[in-house]
Amino acid sequence: MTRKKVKLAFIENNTARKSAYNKRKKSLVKKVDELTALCGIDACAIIYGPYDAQPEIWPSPSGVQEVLSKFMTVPEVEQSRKMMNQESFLKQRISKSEKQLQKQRRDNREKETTMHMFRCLNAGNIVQNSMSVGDLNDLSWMIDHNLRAIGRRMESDDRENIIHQSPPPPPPPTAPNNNEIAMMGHGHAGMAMNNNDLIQSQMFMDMGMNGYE
Amino acid sequence: MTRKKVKLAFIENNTARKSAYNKRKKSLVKKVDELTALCGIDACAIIYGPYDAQPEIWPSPSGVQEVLSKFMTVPEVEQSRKMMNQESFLKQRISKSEKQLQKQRRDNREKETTMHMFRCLNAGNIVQNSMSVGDLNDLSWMIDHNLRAIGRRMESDDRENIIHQSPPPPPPPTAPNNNEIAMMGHGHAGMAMNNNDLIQSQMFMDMGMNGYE
DNA sequence: GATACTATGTATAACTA
DNA sequence: TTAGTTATACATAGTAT
Repeated sequence: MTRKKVKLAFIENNTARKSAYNKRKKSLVKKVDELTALCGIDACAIIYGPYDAQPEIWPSPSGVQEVLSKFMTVPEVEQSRKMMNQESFLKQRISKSEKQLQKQRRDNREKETTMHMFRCLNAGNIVQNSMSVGDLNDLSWMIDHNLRAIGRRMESDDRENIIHQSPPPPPPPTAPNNNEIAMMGHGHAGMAMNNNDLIQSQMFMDMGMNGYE
Repeated sequence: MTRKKVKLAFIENNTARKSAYNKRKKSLVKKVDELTALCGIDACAIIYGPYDAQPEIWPSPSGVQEVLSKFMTVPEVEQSRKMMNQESFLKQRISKSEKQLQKQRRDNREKETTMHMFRCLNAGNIVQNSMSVGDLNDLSWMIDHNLRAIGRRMESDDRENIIHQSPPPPPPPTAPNNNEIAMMGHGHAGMAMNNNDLIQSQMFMDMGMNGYE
Protein backbone atom coordinates (compact mmCIF):
# COMPACT_ATOMS: atom_id res chain seq x y z
CA MET A 1 0.00 0.00 0.00
CA THR A 2 1.94 2.92 -1.37
CA ARG A 3 5.29 1.46 -0.54
CA LYS A 4 7.27 3.51 -3.00
CA LYS A 5 7.58 7.22 -2.49
CA VAL A 6 6.53 7.86 -6.12
CA LYS A 7 8.90 6.67 -8.76
CA LEU A 8 8.41 9.46 -11.25
CA ALA A 9 8.65 7.31 -14.33
CA PHE A 10 6.40 5.74 -16.90
CA ILE A 11 4.42 2.91 -15.37
CA GLU A 12 5.17 -0.15 -17.46
CA ASN A 13 2.33 -2.33 -16.23
CA ASN A 14 -0.73 -1.59 -18.35
CA THR A 15 -3.32 -2.27 -15.70
CA ALA A 16 -1.53 -0.28 -13.07
CA ARG A 17 -0.98 2.60 -15.47
CA LYS A 18 -4.62 2.79 -16.47
CA SER A 19 -5.70 2.59 -12.86
CA ALA A 20 -3.31 5.34 -11.88
CA TYR A 21 -4.42 7.41 -14.85
CA ASN A 22 -8.08 7.23 -13.93
CA LYS A 23 -7.54 7.95 -10.28
CA ARG A 24 -5.14 10.78 -10.88
CA LYS A 25 -7.16 12.37 -13.66
CA LYS A 26 -10.19 12.40 -11.43
CA SER A 27 -8.45 14.03 -8.52
CA LEU A 28 -6.68 16.43 -10.85
CA VAL A 29 -10.00 17.67 -12.15
CA LYS A 30 -11.20 17.94 -8.59
CA LYS A 31 -8.17 20.06 -7.78
CA VAL A 32 -8.86 22.37 -10.69
CA ASP A 33 -12.46 22.65 -9.58
CA GLU A 34 -11.41 23.52 -6.05
CA LEU A 35 -8.85 26.03 -7.21
CA THR A 36 -11.35 27.92 -9.33
CA ALA A 37 -13.95 27.83 -6.59
CA LEU A 38 -11.70 28.79 -3.70
CA CYS A 39 -9.81 31.54 -5.46
CA GLY A 40 -12.38 32.74 -7.98
CA ILE A 41 -10.16 32.36 -11.00
CA ASP A 42 -10.42 30.87 -14.46
CA ALA A 43 -8.60 27.73 -15.36
CA CYS A 44 -8.96 24.85 -17.74
CA ALA A 45 -7.37 21.49 -18.23
CA ILE A 46 -6.93 19.40 -21.34
CA ILE A 47 -5.82 15.83 -20.94
CA TYR A 48 -5.07 13.46 -23.80
CA GLY A 49 -5.86 10.07 -22.38
CA PRO A 50 -4.25 7.04 -23.99
CA TYR A 51 -7.61 5.36 -24.47
CA ASP A 52 -9.41 7.85 -26.68
CA ALA A 53 -8.63 10.13 -29.54
CA GLN A 54 -10.51 13.00 -27.92
CA PRO A 55 -8.99 14.67 -24.90
CA GLU A 56 -10.77 15.01 -21.63
CA ILE A 57 -11.34 18.63 -20.89
CA TRP A 58 -12.53 20.78 -18.05
CA PRO A 59 -14.72 22.68 -17.25
CA SER A 60 -16.60 22.52 -20.58
CA PRO A 61 -15.91 23.06 -24.27
CA SER A 62 -17.14 26.61 -24.11
CA GLY A 63 -15.28 27.23 -20.88
CA VAL A 64 -12.11 25.89 -22.41
CA GLN A 65 -12.64 27.92 -25.57
CA GLU A 66 -13.11 31.04 -23.52
CA VAL A 67 -9.90 30.54 -21.59
CA LEU A 68 -8.07 29.58 -24.75
CA SER A 69 -9.21 32.57 -26.74
CA LYS A 70 -7.87 34.83 -24.03
CA PHE A 71 -4.61 32.97 -24.21
CA MET A 72 -4.38 32.91 -28.00
CA THR A 73 -4.72 36.63 -28.43
CA VAL A 74 -1.56 37.24 -26.44
CA PRO A 75 1.69 37.40 -28.46
CA GLU A 76 3.84 34.36 -27.94
CA VAL A 77 6.66 36.31 -26.33
CA GLU A 78 4.25 37.64 -23.75
CA GLN A 79 2.84 34.18 -23.21
CA SER A 80 6.22 33.01 -22.06
CA ARG A 81 6.66 35.74 -19.53
CA LYS A 82 4.61 34.32 -16.71
CA MET A 83 4.74 30.71 -17.69
CA MET A 84 5.83 27.96 -15.42
CA ASN A 85 7.74 25.88 -17.90
CA GLN A 86 9.36 22.55 -17.39
CA GLU A 87 12.80 24.01 -16.91
CA SER A 88 11.91 26.42 -14.13
CA PHE A 89 9.71 23.77 -12.59
CA LEU A 90 12.58 21.34 -12.51
CA LYS A 91 14.91 23.99 -11.13
CA GLN A 92 12.50 24.65 -8.32
CA ARG A 93 12.39 20.97 -7.42
CA ILE A 94 16.17 20.67 -7.49
CA SER A 95 16.54 23.78 -5.39
CA LYS A 96 14.09 22.40 -2.85
CA SER A 97 15.91 19.09 -2.69
CA GLU A 98 19.23 20.83 -2.15
CA LYS A 99 17.74 22.89 0.62
CA GLN A 100 16.46 19.77 2.33
CA LEU A 101 19.86 18.15 1.95
CA GLN A 102 21.56 21.10 3.61
CA LYS A 103 19.08 21.02 6.46
CA GLN A 104 19.77 17.32 6.86
CA ARG A 105 23.49 17.99 6.99
CA ARG A 106 23.04 20.71 9.59
CA ASP A 107 20.96 18.37 11.72
CA ASN A 108 23.53 15.61 11.42
CA ARG A 109 26.31 18.01 12.31
CA GLU A 110 24.42 19.13 15.38
CA LYS A 111 23.89 15.56 16.52
CA GLU A 112 27.55 14.73 16.03
CA THR A 113 28.61 17.78 17.96
CA THR A 114 26.25 16.93 20.79
CA MET A 115 27.78 13.49 20.87
CA HIS A 116 31.25 15.01 21.01
CA MET A 117 30.22 17.28 23.81
CA PHE A 118 28.95 14.53 26.04
CA ARG A 119 31.90 12.34 25.20
CA CYS A 120 34.20 15.12 26.39
CA LEU A 121 32.15 15.73 29.50
CA ASN A 122 32.34 12.08 30.42
CA ALA A 123 36.06 11.91 29.81
CA GLY A 124 36.59 15.09 31.81
CA ASN A 125 38.68 16.74 29.10
CA ILE A 126 38.89 17.32 25.40
CA VAL A 127 41.01 14.82 23.55
CA GLN A 128 42.48 17.39 21.22
CA ASN A 129 43.70 14.95 18.62
CA SER A 130 40.27 13.56 17.95
CA MET A 131 38.77 16.86 16.83
CA SER A 132 39.46 19.23 13.99
CA VAL A 133 39.39 22.98 14.37
CA GLY A 134 35.96 22.94 12.81
CA ASP A 135 34.75 20.37 15.32
CA LEU A 136 36.08 22.48 18.16
CA ASN A 137 34.36 25.55 16.80
CA ASP A 138 31.07 23.71 16.56
CA LEU A 139 31.51 22.22 19.98
CA SER A 140 32.28 25.54 21.61
CA TRP A 141 29.38 27.15 19.81
CA MET A 142 27.07 24.48 21.06
CA ILE A 143 28.34 24.74 24.63
CA ASP A 144 27.95 28.49 24.52
CA HIS A 145 24.51 28.05 23.10
CA ASN A 146 23.56 25.64 25.84
CA LEU A 147 25.01 27.87 28.54
CA ARG A 148 22.92 30.75 27.29
CA ALA A 149 19.85 28.53 27.29
CA ILE A 150 20.67 27.51 30.84
CA GLY A 151 20.98 31.14 31.83
CA ARG A 152 17.63 31.98 30.34
CA ARG A 153 16.08 28.95 31.97
CA MET A 154 17.41 29.88 35.37
CA GLU A 155 16.24 33.46 35.04
CA SER A 156 12.79 32.46 33.97
CA ASP A 157 12.60 29.95 36.80
CA ASP A 158 13.65 32.77 39.15
CA ARG A 159 16.47 30.68 40.52
CA GLU A 160 19.88 31.63 41.83
CA ASN A 161 22.37 32.12 39.02
CA ILE A 162 25.08 29.56 39.76
CA ILE A 163 27.51 29.72 36.89
CA HIS A 164 27.65 33.35 35.89
CA GLN A 165 25.56 36.46 35.60
CA SER A 166 23.88 36.26 32.19
CA PRO A 167 22.94 39.45 30.45
CA PRO A 168 19.45 39.42 28.95
CA PRO A 169 20.08 36.86 26.23
CA PRO A 170 20.59 38.26 22.73
CA PRO A 171 18.97 36.28 19.94
CA PRO A 172 21.13 33.18 19.49
CA PRO A 173 23.25 32.98 16.32
CA THR A 174 21.82 30.75 13.63
CA ALA A 175 25.07 29.30 12.27
CA PRO A 176 28.16 27.90 13.96
CA ASN A 177 30.57 29.27 11.39
CA ASN A 178 30.43 32.83 12.64
CA ASN A 179 33.96 33.44 13.81
CA GLU A 180 33.24 35.95 16.52
CA ILE A 181 30.67 33.70 18.10
CA ALA A 182 32.90 30.70 17.76
CA MET A 183 35.63 32.48 19.68
CA MET A 184 33.22 33.44 22.43
CA GLY A 185 32.27 29.83 22.53
CA HIS A 186 35.85 28.78 22.94
CA GLY A 187 36.12 30.93 26.01
CA HIS A 188 33.15 29.32 27.60
CA ALA A 189 34.35 25.88 26.70
CA GLY A 190 37.64 26.66 28.37
CA MET A 191 35.83 27.79 31.49
CA ALA A 192 34.25 24.41 31.86
CA MET A 193 37.39 22.36 31.65
CA ASN A 194 37.82 21.38 35.30
CA ASN A 195 35.96 18.40 36.61
CA ASN A 196 33.66 20.03 39.15
CA ASP A 197 32.38 22.52 36.65
CA LEU A 198 31.92 19.78 34.13
CA ILE A 199 29.70 17.76 36.39
CA GLN A 200 27.61 20.79 37.20
CA SER A 201 27.46 21.74 33.55
CA GLN A 202 26.30 18.33 32.51
CA MET A 203 23.48 18.44 34.97
CA PHE A 204 22.35 21.82 33.82
CA MET A 205 22.88 21.03 30.22
CA ASP A 206 20.50 18.16 30.52
CA MET A 207 17.96 20.63 31.82
CA GLY A 208 18.79 23.06 29.11
CA MET A 209 18.64 20.54 26.35
CA ASN A 210 15.22 19.40 27.41
CA GLY A 211 13.86 22.89 27.47
CA TYR A 212 15.56 23.96 24.29
CA GLU A 213 13.67 23.68 21.05
CA MET B 1 -3.71 23.28 10.88
CA THR B 2 -6.30 22.20 8.43
CA ARG B 3 -9.15 22.34 10.84
CA LYS B 4 -11.90 22.69 8.27
CA LYS B 5 -12.68 19.81 6.01
CA VAL B 6 -12.50 22.12 2.97
CA LYS B 7 -15.29 24.63 2.66
CA LEU B 8 -15.63 24.64 -1.10
CA ALA B 9 -16.34 28.34 -1.40
CA PHE B 10 -14.57 31.52 -2.34
CA ILE B 11 -12.02 32.47 0.29
CA GLU B 12 -12.90 35.97 1.43
CA ASN B 13 -9.64 36.78 3.19
CA ASN B 14 -7.23 38.20 0.63
CA THR B 15 -4.05 36.92 2.21
CA ALA B 16 -5.40 33.46 2.77
CA ARG B 17 -6.77 33.31 -0.75
CA LYS B 18 -3.51 34.32 -2.33
CA SER B 19 -1.62 31.87 -0.17
CA ALA B 20 -3.98 29.08 -1.06
CA TYR B 21 -3.78 30.03 -4.72
CA ASN B 22 -0.01 29.87 -4.84
CA LYS B 23 0.22 26.61 -2.96
CA ARG B 24 -2.53 24.94 -4.88
CA LYS B 25 -1.35 26.13 -8.26
CA LYS B 26 2.08 24.77 -7.55
CA SER B 27 0.88 21.37 -6.51
CA LEU B 28 -1.59 21.29 -9.37
CA VAL B 29 1.22 21.77 -11.85
CA LYS B 30 3.14 19.08 -10.05
CA LYS B 31 0.19 16.75 -10.42
CA VAL B 32 -0.04 17.43 -14.15
CA ASP B 33 3.67 16.79 -14.44
CA GLU B 34 3.34 13.50 -12.59
CA LEU B 35 0.34 12.42 -14.62
CA THR B 36 2.11 12.99 -17.93
CA ALA B 37 5.26 11.27 -16.71
CA LEU B 38 3.62 8.27 -15.09
CA CYS B 39 1.11 7.56 -17.80
CA GLY B 40 2.93 8.87 -20.85
CA ILE B 41 0.15 11.17 -21.99
CA ASP B 42 -0.19 14.74 -23.14
CA ALA B 43 -1.82 17.32 -20.99
CA CYS B 44 -1.70 21.02 -20.45
CA ALA B 45 -3.01 23.46 -17.91
CA ILE B 46 -3.91 27.10 -18.25
CA ILE B 47 -4.56 29.08 -15.11
CA TYR B 48 -5.68 32.69 -15.01
CA GLY B 49 -4.28 33.98 -11.77
CA PRO B 50 -5.91 37.04 -10.21
CA TYR B 51 -2.60 38.84 -9.98
CA ASP B 52 -1.55 38.99 -13.61
CA ALA B 53 -3.10 39.53 -17.00
CA GLN B 54 -1.23 36.60 -18.47
CA PRO B 55 -2.23 33.11 -17.46
CA GLU B 56 0.18 30.64 -16.04
CA ILE B 57 0.54 27.75 -18.37
CA TRP B 58 2.10 24.31 -18.42
CA PRO B 59 4.23 22.69 -19.76
CA SER B 60 5.35 25.43 -22.19
CA PRO B 61 3.84 27.74 -24.78
CA SER B 62 4.73 25.37 -27.58
CA GLY B 63 3.54 22.39 -25.59
CA VAL B 64 0.27 24.12 -24.89
CA GLN B 65 -0.08 25.14 -28.51
CA GLU B 66 0.48 21.59 -29.60
CA VAL B 67 -2.15 20.19 -27.32
CA LEU B 68 -4.51 22.98 -28.22
CA SER B 69 -4.13 22.59 -31.95
CA LYS B 70 -5.11 18.95 -31.61
CA PHE B 71 -8.12 20.02 -29.63
CA MET B 72 -9.12 22.84 -31.94
CA THR B 73 -9.24 20.73 -35.06
CA VAL B 74 -11.94 18.53 -33.56
CA PRO B 75 -15.54 19.61 -34.29
CA GLU B 76 -17.23 21.01 -31.25
CA VAL B 77 -19.81 18.25 -31.08
CA GLU B 78 -17.03 15.70 -30.93
CA GLN B 79 -15.21 17.75 -28.32
CA SER B 80 -18.12 17.32 -25.98
CA ARG B 81 -18.27 13.58 -26.31
CA LYS B 82 -15.56 12.63 -23.89
CA MET B 83 -15.54 15.74 -21.81
CA MET B 84 -15.79 15.77 -18.10
CA ASN B 85 -18.00 18.80 -17.71
CA GLN B 86 -19.13 20.47 -14.55
CA GLU B 87 -22.50 18.78 -14.60
CA SER B 88 -21.23 15.22 -14.81
CA PHE B 89 -18.52 16.07 -12.34
CA LEU B 90 -21.06 17.33 -9.88
CA LYS B 91 -23.28 14.33 -10.47
CA GLN B 92 -20.40 12.05 -9.66
CA ARG B 93 -19.74 13.84 -6.39
CA ILE B 94 -23.40 13.73 -5.42
CA SER B 95 -23.59 10.07 -6.29
CA LYS B 96 -20.56 9.35 -4.16
CA SER B 97 -21.98 11.29 -1.23
CA GLU B 98 -25.26 9.42 -1.46
CA LYS B 99 -23.43 6.13 -1.52
CA GLN B 100 -21.55 7.11 1.63
CA LEU B 101 -24.80 8.17 3.27
CA GLN B 102 -26.39 4.83 2.50
CA LYS B 103 -23.40 3.00 3.90
CA GLN B 104 -23.63 5.11 7.02
CA ARG B 105 -27.31 4.28 7.37
CA ARG B 106 -26.62 0.58 6.94
CA ASP B 107 -23.96 0.73 9.63
CA ASN B 108 -26.26 2.60 11.98
CA ARG B 109 -29.02 0.13 11.31
CA GLU B 110 -26.72 -2.75 12.09
CA LYS B 111 -25.60 -1.17 15.34
CA GLU B 112 -29.20 -0.53 16.39
CA THR B 113 -30.15 -4.07 15.60
CA THR B 114 -27.23 -5.43 17.56
CA MET B 115 -28.33 -3.30 20.47
CA HIS B 116 -31.87 -4.66 20.16
CA MET B 117 -30.56 -8.17 20.07
CA PHE B 118 -28.60 -7.90 23.27
CA ARG B 119 -31.40 -6.02 24.96
CA CYS B 120 -33.70 -8.91 24.15
CA LEU B 121 -31.17 -11.45 25.29
CA ASN B 122 -30.76 -9.70 28.60
CA ALA B 123 -34.52 -9.40 29.10
CA GLY B 124 -34.99 -13.03 28.17
CA ASN B 125 -37.71 -12.29 25.64
CA ILE B 126 -38.69 -9.94 22.87
CA VAL B 127 -40.82 -7.02 23.94
CA GLN B 128 -42.99 -7.12 20.88
CA ASN B 129 -44.42 -3.65 21.23
CA SER B 130 -41.02 -1.99 21.10
CA MET B 131 -40.15 -3.27 17.64
CA SER B 132 -41.61 -2.82 14.21
CA VAL B 133 -41.88 -5.63 11.69
CA GLY B 134 -38.83 -4.19 10.00
CA ASP B 135 -36.89 -4.26 13.25
CA LEU B 136 -37.89 -7.86 13.81
CA ASN B 137 -36.81 -8.80 10.33
CA ASP B 138 -33.45 -7.17 10.84
CA LEU B 139 -33.08 -8.74 14.23
CA SER B 140 -33.90 -12.20 13.01
CA TRP B 141 -31.57 -11.78 10.06
CA MET B 142 -28.78 -10.78 12.34
CA ILE B 143 -29.40 -13.65 14.73
CA ASP B 144 -29.51 -16.06 11.83
CA HIS B 145 -26.35 -14.51 10.51
CA ASN B 146 -24.64 -14.88 13.85
CA LEU B 147 -25.82 -18.45 14.28
CA ARG B 148 -24.34 -19.35 10.93
CA ALA B 149 -21.10 -17.68 11.89
CA ILE B 150 -21.14 -19.66 15.11
CA GLY B 151 -21.66 -22.84 13.19
CA ARG B 152 -18.77 -22.11 10.90
CA ARG B 153 -16.61 -21.21 13.85
CA MET B 154 -17.39 -24.39 15.68
CA GLU B 155 -16.74 -26.51 12.62
CA SER B 156 -13.45 -24.85 11.91
CA ASP B 157 -12.47 -25.24 15.56
CA ASP B 158 -13.37 -28.94 15.25
CA ARG B 159 -15.67 -28.74 18.24
CA GLU B 160 -18.87 -30.58 19.05
CA ASN B 161 -21.87 -28.99 17.35
CA ILE B 162 -24.10 -28.05 20.30
CA ILE B 163 -27.04 -26.18 18.84
CA HIS B 164 -27.75 -27.87 15.55
CA GLN B 165 -26.10 -29.53 12.61
CA SER B 166 -25.12 -26.72 10.26
CA PRO B 167 -24.87 -27.52 6.56
CA PRO B 168 -21.76 -26.12 4.89
CA PRO B 169 -22.56 -22.41 5.11
CA PRO B 170 -23.82 -20.81 1.88
CA PRO B 171 -22.51 -17.32 1.16
CA PRO B 172 -24.30 -15.01 3.59
CA PRO B 173 -26.96 -12.68 2.14
CA THR B 174 -25.80 -9.10 1.70
CA ALA B 175 -29.06 -7.34 2.61
CA PRO B 176 -31.59 -7.90 5.37
CA ASN B 177 -34.59 -7.08 3.18
CA ASN B 178 -34.62 -10.38 1.36
CA ASN B 179 -37.90 -11.89 2.40
CA GLU B 180 -36.93 -15.51 2.19
CA ILE B 181 -33.88 -15.00 4.34
CA ALA B 182 -35.76 -12.86 6.78
CA MET B 183 -38.29 -15.62 7.27
CA MET B 184 -35.53 -18.15 7.86
CA GLY B 185 -34.21 -15.77 10.40
CA HIS B 186 -37.51 -15.62 12.17
CA GLY B 187 -37.42 -19.34 12.56
CA HIS B 188 -34.03 -19.28 14.16
CA ALA B 189 -34.94 -16.39 16.38
CA GLY B 190 -37.96 -18.36 17.53
CA MET B 191 -35.71 -21.30 18.34
CA ALA B 192 -33.72 -19.18 20.74
CA MET B 193 -36.61 -17.86 22.75
CA ASN B 194 -36.30 -19.96 25.90
CA ASN B 195 -33.93 -18.80 28.58
CA ASN B 196 -31.40 -21.60 28.55
CA ASP B 197 -30.86 -21.34 24.84
CA LEU B 198 -30.61 -17.60 25.13
CA ILE B 199 -27.79 -17.77 27.61
CA GLN B 200 -25.92 -20.26 25.47
CA SER B 201 -26.56 -18.19 22.41
CA GLN B 202 -25.26 -15.08 24.02
CA MET B 203 -22.02 -16.78 24.86
CA PHE B 204 -21.55 -18.07 21.36
CA MET B 205 -22.71 -14.91 19.78
CA ASP B 206 -19.99 -13.05 21.55
CA MET B 207 -17.58 -15.46 19.98
CA GLY B 208 -19.24 -15.11 16.65
CA MET B 209 -19.28 -11.37 16.74
CA ASN B 210 -15.60 -11.19 17.47
CA GLY B 211 -14.70 -13.52 14.66
CA TYR B 212 -17.10 -11.98 12.21
CA GLU B 213 -15.83 -9.37 9.83
C1' DG C 1 -11.75 -4.71 -15.26
C1' DA C 2 -14.43 -2.21 -12.00
C1' DT C 3 -15.08 -1.33 -6.94
C1' DA C 4 -13.79 -1.15 -2.27
C1' DC C 5 -10.43 -1.03 1.32
C1' DT C 6 -6.49 0.38 3.90
C1' DA C 7 -1.95 1.78 4.99
C1' DT C 8 0.98 5.21 3.70
C1' DG C 9 2.55 9.26 1.18
C1' DT C 10 1.22 13.95 -0.13
C1' DA C 11 -1.16 18.45 0.13
C1' DT C 12 -2.26 22.13 2.67
C1' DA C 13 -4.77 25.44 6.46
C1' DA C 14 -3.26 27.50 10.20
C1' DC C 15 0.49 29.05 12.49
C1' DT C 16 5.21 31.15 13.48
C1' DA C 17 9.18 33.92 12.37
C1' DT D 1 5.22 39.58 2.90
C1' DT D 2 7.33 35.57 1.87
C1' DA D 3 9.22 31.49 3.93
C1' DG D 4 9.30 27.59 7.05
C1' DT D 5 6.73 24.36 10.35
C1' DT D 6 3.18 21.32 11.94
C1' DA D 7 -0.98 18.83 12.38
C1' DT D 8 -4.65 17.18 9.85
C1' DA D 9 -7.22 16.20 5.69
C1' DC D 10 -6.73 14.22 1.27
C1' DA D 11 -4.75 11.23 -2.53
C1' DT D 12 -3.48 6.96 -3.93
C1' DA D 13 -0.57 2.23 -4.71
C1' DG D 14 -1.24 -2.13 -3.77
C1' DT D 15 -4.55 -5.49 -2.55
C1' DA D 16 -8.77 -8.10 -2.14
C1' DT D 17 -13.45 -8.88 -3.76
